[in-house]
Amino acid sequence: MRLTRAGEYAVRCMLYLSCLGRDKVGNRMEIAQAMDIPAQFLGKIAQQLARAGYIEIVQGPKGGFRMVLPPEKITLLGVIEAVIGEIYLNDCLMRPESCHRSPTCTVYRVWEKARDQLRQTLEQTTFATLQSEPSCIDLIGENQNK
Amino acid sequence: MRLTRAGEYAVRCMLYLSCLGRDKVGNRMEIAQAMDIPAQFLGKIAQQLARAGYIEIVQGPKGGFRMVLPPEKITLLGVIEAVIGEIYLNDCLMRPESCHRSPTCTVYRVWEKARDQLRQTLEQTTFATLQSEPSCIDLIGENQNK
DNA sequence: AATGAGTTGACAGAAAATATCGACTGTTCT
DNA sequence: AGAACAGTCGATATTTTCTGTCAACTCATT
Repeated sequence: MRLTRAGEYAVRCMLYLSCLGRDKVGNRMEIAQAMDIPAQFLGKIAQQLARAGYIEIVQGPKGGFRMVLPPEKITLLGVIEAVIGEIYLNDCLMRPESCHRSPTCTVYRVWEKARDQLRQTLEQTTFATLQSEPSCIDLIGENQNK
Repeated sequence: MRLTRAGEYAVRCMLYLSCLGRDKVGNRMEIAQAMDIPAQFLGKIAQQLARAGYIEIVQGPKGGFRMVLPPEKITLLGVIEAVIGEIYLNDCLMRPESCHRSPTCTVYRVWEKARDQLRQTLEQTTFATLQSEPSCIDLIGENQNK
């Protein structure tokens, strides 16, 4: 079971922008290189992040992506779900009507709990927290020296 | 993101056996029907459960599957991981060496926490708990009347 | 030894995820 | 104004993973 790679890329991209600072524009190639994301694919992911209101896309020369919200308002959950859709753990939860048993089913409630907890954990982490850690600074530092 | 259907089937199968009682043998077709699992596929899943030591497979006439452990020793996590492999949330955690950043990476630690919590939730639930609920009894009851 | 019930490895089909392409749009600079 | 840059968007190709089935085989019972 995996949160897809796209979700991971989205988080990396946001982390990059977050470390870069709110009003700066990071261009696509630069981000792709620094964060190990296929450049074209990053474009797709950015679209979704933009639609969800997390970033703004700047076209033209000096174009790229810019974070529009303060990092403390952006949660890991939000970013991930913007890209891979709402997290369900299984079909039971995704389409309760598909199983004639739920919601009376015992297992159903456990799935539900597991799912809620997972989402909560991801929701509690904001990019303000992530960004404040030293490794984040390193990240940008390394890249600027190039 | 989903725990595969196979994982869900495995849980349903164990739930059935658990409700049936420890020493009784449930045959494959009967379980498949009652729990909405493709019969052949159930065979595959049973293999994995057997290898992991959760059930015993009885061949020959009156064959089928039997639970070998007391339900309070069987966790949801164990059953699921027996079938779909250890739960990782992403490549980061599955192969730390694939990312040159981890384990200094901030995000890495969040993934780790999310993963641990999810696994913990699933680990805390045993089949003794699941089985004790009324819906479980109903399940078998319904089927016996047929 | 015939029959019932399940196993096993191989494989087919379906679905999802990953990634790329090309034509298009919007900015900036000269 | 128009050339060049940077990104979009829809379509589509590729890969991977999951789901499910088949046929030949094994094992226990009668």
